[in-house]
Amino acid sequence: MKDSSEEDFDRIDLKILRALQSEGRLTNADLAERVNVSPATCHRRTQRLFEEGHITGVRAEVAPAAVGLGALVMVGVVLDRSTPESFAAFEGAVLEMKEVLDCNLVAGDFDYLLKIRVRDMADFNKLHGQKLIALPGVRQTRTFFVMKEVKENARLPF
Amino acid sequence: MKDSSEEDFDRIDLKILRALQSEGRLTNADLAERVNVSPATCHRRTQRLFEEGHITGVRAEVAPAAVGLGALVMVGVVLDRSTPESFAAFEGAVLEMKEVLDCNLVAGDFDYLLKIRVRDMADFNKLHGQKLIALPGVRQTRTFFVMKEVKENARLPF
DNA sequence: ATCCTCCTCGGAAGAATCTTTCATTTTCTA
DNA sequence: TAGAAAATGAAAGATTCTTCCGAGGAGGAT
Repeated sequence: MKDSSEEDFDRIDLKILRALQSEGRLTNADLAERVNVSPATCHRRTQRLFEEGHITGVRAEVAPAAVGLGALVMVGVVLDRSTPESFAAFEGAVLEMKEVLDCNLVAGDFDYLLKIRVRDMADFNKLHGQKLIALPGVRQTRTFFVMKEVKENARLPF
Repeated sequence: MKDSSEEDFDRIDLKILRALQSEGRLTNADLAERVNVSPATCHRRTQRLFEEGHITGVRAEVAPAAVGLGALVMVGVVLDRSTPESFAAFEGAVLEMKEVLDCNLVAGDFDYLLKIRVRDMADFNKLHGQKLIALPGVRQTRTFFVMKEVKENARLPF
């Protein structure tokens, strides 16, 4: 099996991953010092983690309220039919909706669970009436307004 | 009102926010070029966005499967009582659970919606039996295994 | 054990970038 | 409109990036 990444990470790789997960803008020099390795080695290791896809990207987290996206809403969706075509059509349409931050196909009372960010409740109401229930194959939706964000996008526990 | 940030962003700030949201490790020089501004100005603007809390952090996204966290599960939680003390106790305990990536207090059929990452179903089963239902005040949980991650942590639409 | 190959390491150094200073220009206020 | 406050770009020393190189070490075959 030459999956190119069937191997595990050693202690150095793990330290780099953990450090960059917390502080993605760390300088290579600082990172090297933290990981106790020369800057050259650190640079090579980090570059490889990116190239092999173990780090899929580095992103700045923008305060939602600062850009007029203060409202968070979770929505459960049930589709009309459970055919592959139906799922594909829904997923394709959801991918185009920039307000939808997460979309997961789940097992349980819903087919999909969505995480949506909008300006406020009025904005969500408009989105719901004009776009959500108009998505392909949607039979029913269940809305959960978020009243308090206790924990948001925590770091991966490894 | 001296909220220190009651003002909106101008076009330059927005460009910086958008660029860093997509590529958090952009060099200041590259960022400046993209935003059509001198490196000095770009540096100052970016620094200010961090200092004023509009960028809350920069984080590398680690592929979950690469670190043994291939399973994603959403869990709805209903508490025994709806008292402030009950909520506080639950939230405090959830904050200590590193497997819980998201935790939101919601309006609807549940009190809380959790997003949890573990190695596999067996791992989740153990977590559920040993820790989830043992959290303070939990009356009932409803589990949604994620079968397909259609969209995960998309960028904020602004 | 010995040799050989492959891989990873750290030092070094030119190129690139960061970060601050300063004079100038622009914006805002009275 | 005049003056104050804030933001801008050029410049430059300090820092960092990124690559090249030879040295060390693990593992395999003889």
